[in-house]
Amino acid sequence: METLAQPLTEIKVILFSLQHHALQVLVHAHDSQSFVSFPSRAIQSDLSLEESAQSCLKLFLPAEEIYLEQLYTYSDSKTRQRQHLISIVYFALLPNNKIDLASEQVAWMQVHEQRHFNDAEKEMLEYALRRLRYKLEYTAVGFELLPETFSLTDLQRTYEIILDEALDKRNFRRRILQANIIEPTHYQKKGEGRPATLYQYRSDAVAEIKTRRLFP
Amino acid sequence: METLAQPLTEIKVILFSLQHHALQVLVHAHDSQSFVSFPSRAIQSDLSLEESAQSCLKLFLPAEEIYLEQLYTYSDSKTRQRQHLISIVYFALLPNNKIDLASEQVAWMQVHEQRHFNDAEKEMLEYALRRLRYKLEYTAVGFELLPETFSLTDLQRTYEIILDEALDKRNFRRRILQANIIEPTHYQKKGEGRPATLYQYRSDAVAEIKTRRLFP
DNA sequence: AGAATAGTGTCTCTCAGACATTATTTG
DNA sequence: CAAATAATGTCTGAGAGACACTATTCT
Repeated sequence: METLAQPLTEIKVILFSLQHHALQVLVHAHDSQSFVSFPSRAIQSDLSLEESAQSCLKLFLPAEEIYLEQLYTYSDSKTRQRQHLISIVYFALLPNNKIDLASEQVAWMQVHEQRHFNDAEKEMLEYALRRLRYKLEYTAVGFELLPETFSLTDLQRTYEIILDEALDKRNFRRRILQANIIEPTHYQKKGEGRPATLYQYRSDAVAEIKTRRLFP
Repeated sequence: METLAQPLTEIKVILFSLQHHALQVLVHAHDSQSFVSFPSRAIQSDLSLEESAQSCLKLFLPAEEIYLEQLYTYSDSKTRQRQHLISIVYFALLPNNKIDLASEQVAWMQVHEQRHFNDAEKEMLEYALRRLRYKLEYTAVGFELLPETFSLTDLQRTYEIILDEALDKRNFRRRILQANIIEPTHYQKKGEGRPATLYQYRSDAVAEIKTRRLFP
């Protein structure tokens, strides 16, 4: 392949979901190869970057609109062997109840199974995880991994899985309710034990949490 | 101009400095045109993105190594008239004492004078300013705008200019010293009034500040 | 001596974090 | 009624934020 003056530019998406009490990531399997990668697609000139990222996922998922956020732009400049490749990477979250896949080319994989990624993708995944944890701690992004209504216990489990630590039930509830970002619905989740009130994200909520600044 | 399949990809740098008690940004003046833009440069395949950004600044500044951080990647896809352009934007900070320019093509401009930018660049600048304020509040990035040694008053002025609010002297000092990111030197700043102890950034400092998490 | 700037300590009030019991439902 | 899960309140300690005076140097 000839080296062109301009680099090749692709969009890549790292899509997370929660399943089986673990954080999962969507991977693209390559025929007859042992490694996997994140879904990616050449840039489309008639779409915005975010639209390109959405369309990249639509190839594999029935879901309509997916929560997306630009993560970082990587370049593989140093590898002189190949065409210079620039990857604009997005980070995405999929609700629990929309995890069915529309293609055999992709699959869910636990984030801890990193052996199948190459080093560049491992780095991207690490960074995406850091961003996810960070966003989760300081904003209300956790809802994006749950269905429209959810119990406070569901929400707490989500945070516990991603942050990988146990949280105190009373403190968790106090703070998430004080933050005023969710509101109770009139629905209840039934099952074993006492039914739980289902909550929903307040559409008018200001999701950013006031944190402690270094300077007043 | 023909529309190519692949977009054109450039690096753009928004460089800030402090001068005359105001935040300044480096702009590139275009001959016989009334608008200005941020320095930019086509991607170089043999350099990493950050190296490209550094080289983009070296055209105009004698300074060696400049503090840089990737800001965001923008695309102008919707404008069908022109070649599709992708801009990988970096955000940079220059110490006070290195603001001399090596080229007539560029100049410092107060960040509030936004009338000379086009809408896309205005948006980038807004975002860069938000990032700068954010970083300043939660990390120790403020030092990057000052010489290697500085007085606590210098530092406080820096924060006040960028955050655009007055800070309490005692609280500021207490917290910056507790954060353990700077240390006193044996030098003093002389001038009118009592001489000030000069401080320097601790090279081994962990610059990230522990903030108040939404969840424990 | 006066002008200019550097440097310092305390109190209050809010909120993070630790912690155990009662309430409601199902089988 | 036993098992399962939901829901709830209090106390303590740390730190944010408000606030005013003394110290050192220069002219």
